[in-house]
Amino acid sequence: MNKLSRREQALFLLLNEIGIISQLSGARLDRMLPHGLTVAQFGVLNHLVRLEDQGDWSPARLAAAFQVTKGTMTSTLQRLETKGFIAVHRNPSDGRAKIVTLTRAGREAREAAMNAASPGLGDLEGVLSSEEVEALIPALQKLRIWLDMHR
Amino acid sequence: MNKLSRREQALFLLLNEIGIISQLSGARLDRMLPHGLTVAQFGVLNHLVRLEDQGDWSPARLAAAFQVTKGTMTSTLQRLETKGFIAVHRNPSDGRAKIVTLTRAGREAREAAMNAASPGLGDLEGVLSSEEVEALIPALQKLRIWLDMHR
DNA sequence: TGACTTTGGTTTGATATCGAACTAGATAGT
DNA sequence: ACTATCTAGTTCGATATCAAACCAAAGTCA
Repeated sequence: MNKLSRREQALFLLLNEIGIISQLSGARLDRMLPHGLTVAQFGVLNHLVRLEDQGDWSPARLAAAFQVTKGTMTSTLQRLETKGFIAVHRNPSDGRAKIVTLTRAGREAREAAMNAASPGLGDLEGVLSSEEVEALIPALQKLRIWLDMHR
Repeated sequence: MNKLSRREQALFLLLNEIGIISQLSGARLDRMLPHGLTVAQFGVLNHLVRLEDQGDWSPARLAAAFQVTKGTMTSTLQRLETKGFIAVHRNPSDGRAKIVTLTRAGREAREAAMNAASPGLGDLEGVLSSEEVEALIPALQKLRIWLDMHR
């Protein structure tokens, strides 16, 4: 019993490694980030800076981009708003929706966070070559997209 | 400003994909597992079944194996004990330590969970070949081991 | 033997996350 | 125009997770 095929075993192992890496790298980043920012909060700040010009960002659109539930995004946005890093306004053309914008303090916090986070993975060099890193990405993207579509 | 090297960008992207995959696959598995088991709880049950013969498993040893803090493992073990899936005894030869063992119900729950979880990734076939899956693992292991050693 | 350090475990407070239930505004179909 | 459905957002209860503070037992060393 428990006859897992070789493929299933490999898949389990893969997801297990991924889970541990996610956990370790998240905790690591959390420790490095300033202003008590968490990975989730930093992610949103960073996203807004990079994709500001791609139209309005509503909580729902952000939730879809990060692939978390709306409830999770509500919580993260509330914390960012409390910290003064984002502002949330009503959308005049849709009574249900809101629009999330960065504040000046939010931009500065993101900037500081980038600088704090960058050195963290520096000496990974020698363990994992840039080629290896880039080779991993396409397959993981396929996996991520599949998981996203089948949920 | 924010001059991230190509390598750093790739690393960020990689960890981002990994985070999302971990989240999606965890939520997916949570939904499939019986007895209200979570991924963390199932992981412990599964670990104990597979590695029962590798000596006694204490909370601390389990925490190290899963690379979570002792506090996290305390919490997971308490939930498993409440469900009657494990038993926790004192270690007669070390007054600080405890010994975790599976109960009959725990074995059965793990068995049921394996059966419930197996079909979940079936139709991923065609998107990600077995070769691709196996090719990913060594690099991720290197990354995981590095993260583990540098925390 | 006695003091210091290490190790095993628990507790606490904060955050993230999920799914489910809920409200309110927008759309579609008849 | 009306109803049914869909979408945006919030709230709730549960779990996982971390770091930090803490206690107790074991080990070290002088």
